[in-house]
Amino acid sequence: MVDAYHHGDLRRALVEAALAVIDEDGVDALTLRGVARRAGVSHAAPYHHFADLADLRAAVAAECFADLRDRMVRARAAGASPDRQVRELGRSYIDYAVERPNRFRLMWRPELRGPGAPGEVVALAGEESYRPLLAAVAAGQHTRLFRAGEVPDLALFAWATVHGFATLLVDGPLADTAADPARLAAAAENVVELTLTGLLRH
Amino acid sequence: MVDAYHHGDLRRALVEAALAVIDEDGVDALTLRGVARRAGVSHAAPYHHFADLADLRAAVAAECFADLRDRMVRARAAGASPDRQVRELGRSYIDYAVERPNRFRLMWRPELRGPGAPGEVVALAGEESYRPLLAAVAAGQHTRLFRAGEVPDLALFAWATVHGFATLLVDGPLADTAADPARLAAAAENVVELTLTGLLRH
DNA sequence: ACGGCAATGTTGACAATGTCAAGATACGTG
DNA sequence: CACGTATCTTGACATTGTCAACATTGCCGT
Repeated sequence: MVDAYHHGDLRRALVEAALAVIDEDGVDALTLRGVARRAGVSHAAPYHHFADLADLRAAVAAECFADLRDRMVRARAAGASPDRQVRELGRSYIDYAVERPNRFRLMWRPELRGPGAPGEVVALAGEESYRPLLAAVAAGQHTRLFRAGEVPDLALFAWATVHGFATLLVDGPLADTAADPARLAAAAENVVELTLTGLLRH
Repeated sequence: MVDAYHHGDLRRALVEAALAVIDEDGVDALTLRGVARRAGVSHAAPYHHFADLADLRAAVAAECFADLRDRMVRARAAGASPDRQVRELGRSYIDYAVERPNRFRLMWRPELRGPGAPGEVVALAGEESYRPLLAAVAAGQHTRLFRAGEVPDLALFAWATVHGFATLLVDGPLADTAADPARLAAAAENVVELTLTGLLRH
């Protein structure tokens, strides 16, 4: 597994090298030649596994979305009632963004969602990450715990709030909040609770 | 003013060329040499006005934030009561993102907020865009229209929601929603109203 | 077993870019 | 009017994405 390059699964090795580069130095540091170098192959070898740089990025993003989806599924499972599920989902989403800011950034790069085929894979992976939230909101509405209205509308509101907060933590002016675990927890709590206020029936 | 290059204000011409490139082809299409070409100067001329590509990006972003701030100020002025102000602010923010998606993307690029000096300019410009929302929330709380709590917490919640929604419209899976004015208006309305639910006293 | 094909890697080349160093030019200030 | 400084140009270099041509190698059917 250590030297799976020359013959083993180069594609896998390249994706993993890419993840390492992204985690260490950010999305913009990701380079086809650099990844090839890390994997110990020639600079053009990646072209046998990825159409171009954008394609590699998309593959990595799909990987990340799969990870996020797993977390979302587990988060929902960890919540007894729909409102707790939403809380868990929100917290987990924020945790992911703060833990892996560079991956989170990559996942929302606009290039990923252009017309190209790889973009569609990413879009699908993204949808799957969204499903648990949709389910939790639907359940909450079924119990008459959440307000009436279209499920997608309510879920979108919740997603937008948490996503926006995560974005501000990662890319925006809340970077120092994100760096302080105590403040981060407090701010996240605040946002999640206010979000629930929007969902709950009063 | 048409050919203010060779002598006039090259810096200005470069920023404007950069805005044009970004609007037309996206942030990643922005290139120092390309901008120089557009402005009709040699490829190294920009270095007398910007330290490097990141610096040019930061200058453009600062310009965009100034524009956003103006819109936010006007939006707040257009709202009679605090809740209407929040509505106007939210709508305007979303409008800006949808109208000028590429500028909006640039403004939240993480590179802008690194340690460098230009980043600080951007951060300051961003804060000014935030001020009207803070003021509206404070006013709403003063009138006892909005719920009790820390003003920054409430404002952050509102910002996060609207910002997240805008991000999903621009970079995420809501791109087709953004393309249809009717659906966009409905979705924006939904998000803004739910946000207000989180702010209002019940 | 074996000959050949398709997948996988490698080398070499090209254009574009960011960036720097040296030289040219022009503008304002003494 | 001379001079220094800000501004611009030219030339060069390393890095990168990408393609084409060539090498290798494992697998397939015969």
